[in-house]
Amino acid sequence: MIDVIIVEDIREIREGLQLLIGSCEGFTCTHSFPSAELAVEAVPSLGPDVVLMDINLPGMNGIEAVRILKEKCPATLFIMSTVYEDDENIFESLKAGASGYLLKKTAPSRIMEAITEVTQGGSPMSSQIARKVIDSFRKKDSIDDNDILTPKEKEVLKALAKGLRYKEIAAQLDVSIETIRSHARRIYEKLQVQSRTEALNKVFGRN
Amino acid sequence: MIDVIIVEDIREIREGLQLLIGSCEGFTCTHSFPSAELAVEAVPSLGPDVVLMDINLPGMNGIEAVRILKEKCPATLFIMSTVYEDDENIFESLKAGASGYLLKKTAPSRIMEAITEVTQGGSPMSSQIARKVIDSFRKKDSIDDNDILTPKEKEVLKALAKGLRYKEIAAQLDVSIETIRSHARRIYEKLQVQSRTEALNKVFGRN
DNA sequence: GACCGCCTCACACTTTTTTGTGATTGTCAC
DNA sequence: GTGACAATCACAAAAAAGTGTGAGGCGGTC
Repeated sequence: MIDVIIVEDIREIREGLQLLIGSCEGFTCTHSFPSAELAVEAVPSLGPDVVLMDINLPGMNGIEAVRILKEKCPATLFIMSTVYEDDENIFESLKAGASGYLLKKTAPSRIMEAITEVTQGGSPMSSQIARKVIDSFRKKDSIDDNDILTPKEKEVLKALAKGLRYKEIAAQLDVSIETIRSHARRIYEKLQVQSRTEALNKVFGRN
Repeated sequence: MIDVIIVEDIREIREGLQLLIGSCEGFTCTHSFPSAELAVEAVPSLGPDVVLMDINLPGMNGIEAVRILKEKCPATLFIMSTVYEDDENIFESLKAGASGYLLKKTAPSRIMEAITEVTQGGSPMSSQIARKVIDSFRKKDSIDDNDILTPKEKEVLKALAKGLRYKEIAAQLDVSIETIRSHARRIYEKLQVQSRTEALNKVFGRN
């Protein structure tokens, strides 16, 4: 029996999901909460198998709630349920400890499938969201799709990213150290930053 | 019309796939190769939409082939097709530029689905594989799982990661700039690096 | 109590980075 | 052929980072 808890502020959706899950064989949904605060308070003592968590909640958001709850209940699996499809929310959710990421528009049958999957060691998410995740995985090339930097500047920036010193970069590219200085200066100007680390945070979107 | 190329050393599988894809409406599969070397040679001039790439090939493996081909054909999408389910092969493939990862046991209908998905901006992979990806994701951004640094050092390192200057960090933590220097020094010693960027590459495993 | 690790601070010195202000060459578009 | 811009180099100065050495206080453990 898989015990599911729902955190969702819109009553219709919350009760709809609860009804859906409760009516499926092998699943129970005895509790649901309309806010992150209430969930954070109650969930640890309930120790459910799965929590379906909305992101946009009044007060504390769902991501923060997952961060707190995953800490207290490492065994519980969290699936985000949201309308947001942006990188920021996806990555933050996953970093916070979510194992799945569903969009609100997901069909009920797929939701049940996702709950099953997550308990079997899977990570249910749409193919599109998976792409975002794996793209971030390979963000070495994110320098290349920057269109304000020239090829040479990108080359220098990659070297800067490796932590090389100006003199080392100059040797590698077989130019004067003054040239590297110039490139670095232009790069910083274009990116509107004033240090190597800031520039890297900017292009790698890491922050 | 989606043009697919197959790289697979086992003739039965290769021809089977070619037949399967060729028989589906909206897809063509005019070329296939039994080795990575042949594919690396020929694919750039063919510029297919999708390449279905085996990993275990005689000679050069499929991951290396993807690394080379993705460089030359950024628009082409690569889907790995393999029996390997280990983290190493998955991560290396994705880092090399693959957009999807299928197991050999995948049903033919799912393979066609995957090819469609990948051209629509998705990343077809099993739920289990997605989990492995997001699990590794979580380890990334956490300086916290580093057990050789003290809490204060981690705090300083996080500030260093933001690109803050020593004086700014000192102000933020309300200590002397000399203290920040000391912390930075200890951090570099422990991580065995000699610059901020190197330290960040080390903890974020970016290299 | 002695020892040790963590956090704190200080001074001095070297190296590197960042910034300011140039200048030359070559290429490409208009 | 002029203007815009990329790439190259130069000199100089200010700011910041990195390194060596030392030291005091504080909370734990043995």
